[in-house]
Amino acid sequence: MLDIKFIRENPDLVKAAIQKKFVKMNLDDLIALDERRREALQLTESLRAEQKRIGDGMAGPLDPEARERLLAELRPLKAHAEEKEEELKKIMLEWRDLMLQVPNVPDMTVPDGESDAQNQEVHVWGEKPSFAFEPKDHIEIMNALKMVDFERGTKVHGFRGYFLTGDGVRLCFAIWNYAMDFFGKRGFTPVLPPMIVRKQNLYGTGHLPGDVEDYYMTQDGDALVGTSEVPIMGMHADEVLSKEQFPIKYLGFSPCYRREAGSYSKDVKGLIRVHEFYKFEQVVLCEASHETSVRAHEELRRNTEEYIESLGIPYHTVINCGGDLGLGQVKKYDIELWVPKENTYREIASASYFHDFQTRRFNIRYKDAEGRMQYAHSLNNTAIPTPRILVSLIENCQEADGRVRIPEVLRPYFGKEYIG
RNA sequence: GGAGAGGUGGCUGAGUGGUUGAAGGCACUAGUUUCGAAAACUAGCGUGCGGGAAACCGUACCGGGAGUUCGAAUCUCCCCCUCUCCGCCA
Repeated sequence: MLDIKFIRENPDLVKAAIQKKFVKMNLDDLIALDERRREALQLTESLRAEQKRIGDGMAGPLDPEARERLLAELRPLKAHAEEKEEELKKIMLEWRDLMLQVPNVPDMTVPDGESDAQNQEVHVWGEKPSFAFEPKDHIEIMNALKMVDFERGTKVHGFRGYFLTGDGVRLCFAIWNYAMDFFGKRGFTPVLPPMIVRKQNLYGTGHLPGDVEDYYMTQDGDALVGTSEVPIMGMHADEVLSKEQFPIKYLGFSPCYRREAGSYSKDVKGLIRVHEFYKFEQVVLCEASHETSVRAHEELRRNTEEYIESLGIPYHTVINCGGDLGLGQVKKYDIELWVPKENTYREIASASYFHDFQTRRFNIRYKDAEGRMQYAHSLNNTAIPTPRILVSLIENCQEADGRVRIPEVLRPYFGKEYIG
């Protein structure tokens, strides 16, 4: 949600944002409606003030004649006021609806483009492995090492179902435990949040309205959430935080549920796209300053990059173009890991910041140095998703004999040097 | 699943249908006092919208919506949420 004052004072900026993000909405409609809203508001207010002024004269004991005189004066006024209030109500409904559709303004550094194809590489790390043999994909390797069971996964869950088994599970636990230590050292408080949430939380993060079909819903109308960002942001809804607490840094860990509606032909095999996975997520609340947000954003990005670097997996980072940004996002980096068999990079993390777009919806505030209420700023970045991370890890670390070499930092957590 | 109690400002907590934007307390800010601080005392201290250069003025807001009334934090209805007790259950 943007501030209507900001929209009014910077219509060209917001229009450019709508265009850059390929959002379908006409800002002029909102601006015209807002003008009508303010006119109607002022009119109803002055009518009510007049009504109140006359009504005040009836407070004490009154003879019937004087009472009738005042009522006669009030009647037409009241009718007029009611009519105008009705009008205002209608305008307000439409106004709120439009306000929810206005996207946040992307940063200057965000490149133009309609889809992820136009994202731009900003950082490359690591040496892509060159194999002296024909490399296999993660499905073949993991099947052979009994780390995964897709057939039975499909039998039990259906399309995109999987079981992780044996060393597949042990490897996940090693990655998780290492992540706890790695991010714990960087000042994050671990959080296990509820993943069944009220829908209001999805409005808060900006996932709704818009992505309804991506969510599993319960029979009570609650949602199974696709990222712990949602409940963790909801944690502080309607709270007034003290600025001394900032920055608040949470490391969420949770299962993630995604219907992946409309992606039926994509990534139909393997662990890249599944309905159910686990994810460590970095979530940050900080003071309402652009500079602070930018600094924190770069920090969140580096945290994940450095985690990947410590595993020795080649990756690159892209800056997402306007069309690939979410409604509330100001700027976003995707961190993509090298997948040898596919000869391409695949996304494993997404770092974005929002300014006060989310906190305005969640009503997360603090008092600044001048004692004024401010909406905090919010950011998040994936720390590490499993099992998707296994795709790159397994394929990059495969050996000619079919074994998988465990990255050194994981060995204390995994207990072995090789799988197989 | 059954029964009950509640939702008021940054927090806590009063509130007979008519100067109630809302007592009191805490917190916060300024002043007095002090070498300084604490304490004490005095004063100030909500948010949105509109107008104004500003002081300030108008108006709305007591979970949300609808209603009764000249007038609603206060009465009625619906919804949402929280808590307590009973039941069931890992």
